[in-house]
Amino acid sequence: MDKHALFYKLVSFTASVHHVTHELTKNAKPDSISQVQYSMLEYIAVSQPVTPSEINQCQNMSMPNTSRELSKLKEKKLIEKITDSQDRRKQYIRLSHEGEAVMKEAFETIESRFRERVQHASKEDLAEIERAIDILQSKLFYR
Amino acid sequence: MDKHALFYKLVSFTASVHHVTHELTKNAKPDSISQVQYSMLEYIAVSQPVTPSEINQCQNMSMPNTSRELSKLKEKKLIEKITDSQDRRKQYIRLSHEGEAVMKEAFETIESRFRERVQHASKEDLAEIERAIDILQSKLFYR
DNA sequence: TTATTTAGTTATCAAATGATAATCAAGAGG
DNA sequence: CCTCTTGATTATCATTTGATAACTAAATAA
Repeated sequence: MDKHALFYKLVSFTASVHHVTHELTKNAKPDSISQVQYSMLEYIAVSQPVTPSEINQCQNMSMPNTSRELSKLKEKKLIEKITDSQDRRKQYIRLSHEGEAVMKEAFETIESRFRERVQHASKEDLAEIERAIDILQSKLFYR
Repeated sequence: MDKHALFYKLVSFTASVHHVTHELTKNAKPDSISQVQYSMLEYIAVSQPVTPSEINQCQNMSMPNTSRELSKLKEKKLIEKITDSQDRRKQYIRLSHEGEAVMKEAFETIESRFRERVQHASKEDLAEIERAIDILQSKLFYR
């Protein structure tokens, strides 16, 4: 298979990933937060503490919009901002207890749907899946 | 690795896929069409002819919004609507010549970025990537 | 023929998102 | 001290997106 054919396979694959991600995550977040806010929370959850700059880099959004959405998340008491004691321009963002709870619940919903999806997979299948993810993550979807 | 750990690996993986997809596709579409419109065009491009119902199923959008965005795409002369001769409620959507040209250019941009991304991959790496995609598509990201 | 269902449209609305300019405050370098 | 840069905020705006209700037209079932 040449690179051109592989590229088309990739296009179809990424469409599937997006589609299935949507299936797994739909309605997993509380209605009170928007999609973008949820993505930010997910990023914060796995990378905390993070700075607003890191969030806008990683989530491809502008600083003003990042700042606005973080304010909303803070109003909803889902995150906390801590000013860096060394460089007081910097802020560290963490989930609040409530934020942790919200994300825990969301992840549990998503995980249970994931388990349904792989319920018929054998131990060997799972090992293969894991290996495949490692390969793609390191050789194609590296950041 | 148990399913729980695999799930966390999946979360990180899908985030990478989204991120890299964004890298590959950013600015590939003309400014004159929105993100949603581009997604529709991409789906139409690979699946044509499609009906509006199929689009809204696949793209997770409502019929009214699908209809509205299709109208805009038609105004921009990127698609054509053909009424089914059997069942005149049905419409078949295809790319126009201009639509084909737009998508060809977009795909070329994206493909060239893809090639940059895998430029250091050996023949064996590429074969591994292909195999990994097949595994994930069939065992995890099936629709 | 008369419902009923299906496929799609139109109109309208609120909310989310993205972009820009102007601003502030803290650090860094001269 | 003064300037420049960095990290973040505020304000404002246009556009996109998502949701809903009301509707048309064609097919199907009763």
